[in-house]
Amino acid sequence: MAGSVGIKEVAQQAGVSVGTVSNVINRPENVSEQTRVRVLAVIERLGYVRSESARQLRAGQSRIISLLVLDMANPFFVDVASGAERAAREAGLWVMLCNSAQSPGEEAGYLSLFAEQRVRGVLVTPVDGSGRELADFRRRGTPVVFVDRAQPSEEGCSVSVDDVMGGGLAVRHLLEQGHRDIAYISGPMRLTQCQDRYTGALGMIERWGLPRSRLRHIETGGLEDTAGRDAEAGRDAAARLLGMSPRPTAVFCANDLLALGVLQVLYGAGVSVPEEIALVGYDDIEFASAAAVPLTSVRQPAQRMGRIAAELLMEETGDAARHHRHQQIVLRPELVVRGSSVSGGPKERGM
Amino acid sequence: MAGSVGIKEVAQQAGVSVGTVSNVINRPENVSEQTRVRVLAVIERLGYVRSESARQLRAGQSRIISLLVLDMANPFFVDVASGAERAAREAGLWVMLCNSAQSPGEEAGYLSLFAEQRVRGVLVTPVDGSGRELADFRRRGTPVVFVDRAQPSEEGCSVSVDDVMGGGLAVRHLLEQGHRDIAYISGPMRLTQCQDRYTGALGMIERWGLPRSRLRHIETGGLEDTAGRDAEAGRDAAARLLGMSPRPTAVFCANDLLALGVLQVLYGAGVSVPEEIALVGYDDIEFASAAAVPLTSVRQPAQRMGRIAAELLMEETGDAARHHRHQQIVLRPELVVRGSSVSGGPKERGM
DNA sequence: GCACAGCCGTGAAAGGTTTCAACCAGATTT
DNA sequence: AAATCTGGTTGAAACCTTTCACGGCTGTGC
Repeated sequence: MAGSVGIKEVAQQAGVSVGTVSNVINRPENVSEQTRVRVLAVIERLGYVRSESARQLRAGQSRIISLLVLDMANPFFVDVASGAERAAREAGLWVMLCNSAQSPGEEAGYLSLFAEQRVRGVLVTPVDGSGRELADFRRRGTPVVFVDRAQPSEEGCSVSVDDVMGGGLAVRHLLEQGHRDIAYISGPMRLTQCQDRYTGALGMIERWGLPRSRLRHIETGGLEDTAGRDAEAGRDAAARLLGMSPRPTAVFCANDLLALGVLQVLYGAGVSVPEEIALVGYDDIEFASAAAVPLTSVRQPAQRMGRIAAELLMEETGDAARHHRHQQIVLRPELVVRGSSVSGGPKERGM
Repeated sequence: MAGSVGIKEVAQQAGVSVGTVSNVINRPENVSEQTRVRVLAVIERLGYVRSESARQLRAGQSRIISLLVLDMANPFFVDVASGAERAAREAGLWVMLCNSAQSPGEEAGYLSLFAEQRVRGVLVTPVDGSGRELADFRRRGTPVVFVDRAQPSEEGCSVSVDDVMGGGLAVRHLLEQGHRDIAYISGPMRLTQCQDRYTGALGMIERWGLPRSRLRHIETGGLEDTAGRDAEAGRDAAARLLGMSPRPTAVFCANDLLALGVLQVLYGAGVSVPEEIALVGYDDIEFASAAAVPLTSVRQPAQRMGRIAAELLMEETGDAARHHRHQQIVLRPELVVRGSSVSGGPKERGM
């Protein structure tokens, strides 16, 4: 293709063998100064760039780890990605970032791309089961680490944040503020995150000796293209919320994007927050604190999660892989209280 | 590595030649039903996955196009990416998304990774000159399309939004509201975007017959790690803004993240927006309309830009490449007026 | 003067896929 | 009966790099 120059041509022009050129590139210390300089000059002159595919073919694996997230439009995942990327770069690996947009189809497509690429390892926030493909990776010896999702023991590593606890934190806070009629707004319940946060919320309701009916659930459109449009889904949900009677006095959203959407609609409808409706989000993305009413939110250590995930993955691929033991790391979320849930609440700014 | 099965083993087990297996995969219509079924069964049983690297080595180029953006933490670029990705996927190509984080070093690193990968083409929002590496790509026959950055004619395609016009729109609006002392807050001026928006802003000031001094410039930290922390940079800038005397009555920010940061500080300091200070942002990211005071912003057609860029790139690589003519497409930005710049302003909600 | 070590460099093999000319058997045409 | 065609399959070449056992040479120690 387009007269691309290979190692062979470099060797020829420099008057050495291909092996030597390879040594110049990969083990310069094994080549005499003189030869090295000459070869490097030819490389420069010809604009030679080594072919990663040939290299990889020989090596059997690539220097890329892939990261497949649920929703790139959500700053939370961007943070996760940046954490993972930093860790990978420190180890000389590259990160290929992809977005499944919560679609099992996209997810499957990307996973098979990764398989064909023979990536070094896979970091993934699985959409749902998708166990099939992932098991195939493991069978082939490619480690898979779950991010933001606990992994059933034995199978592999995972880093997640305790979503049940997070749901509990949010609802406990609302209960403490005196609310007894709470709505939970989330994406589709097939997502473990949505499920677990609900479980935690419900658990807290029961711990307070209240009937389950005190927590009402609004699930946003089950459509495939929900992802990335979370704020819009939040607006829809808010419309449904306003139509409820009696109207809940507090809302807990499964992520900040939803919460911001809700906030927008409430703001537009003249419903005051937190006086008439208190609002709690999840993720504590940077925008949460800049919202119309600064948003109370459950903070997740996103970057840290990404970093740890990458580190676990690299540990599993590295030389020390032999005595690697799978770990399921569960981090603790933290409630950040702001104005959206407490009247005249703290002016505290996040971050 | 890990006993990975190749086409050879499949061929052997199915009792056919490797050529036939390849045909089963790539030209199934040329293989008899019977053979095909048998081969597919073996593939399934062995868990064979074809090696992209070997494939690519043979083909000379990959099925991946790369997209290198300035700042993944900015939703604007996430939109650009999603537009590009959609277009690429429709054409059967994959997008490798990377983040230069406005660092020339990172940019160079990624570009050489792309070169080694022999990507099909490069979409890039260049940090600064970086002409060297990009010229090398072209020399090797790999098309390079600039995104969100006009390209000097002849060299290649580009899609951008008229930043000079955008800067003008923002400032004209503020002038029309009666403001005569405006601050422009931006990232480092080596970024063309920041530069051009400033030019447009200044041009408008002059068109109104006002002295240039009516536009004061605050440039945020020249530090390398500015990227991704734009909202924070906005907070810093706002602090400096509050220290100015006389204090400007209006602020135009080079992106919404900066504007949101500014807004946060103003809000915290009890400065009312837009009464005491009017605020205009740039990009019209989704969060702009959900801010404490809905943000007036210059909207850029981000997704469309991404899509067009990918389409231009594919046109340049495709079969029709022979009669391809480089194009510099310049889209028009659009001002979206919200409450942050007009007292009792429109309640309009974005999107 | 010989044995040996160390340094540089070589040449060939291996890695998995795609492509393409050639081939084969059987069917159809002349 | 010979020639032509056709659908199906084959075998080998080419893609580019890395690795590794080995060879030639120089210098050192005995």
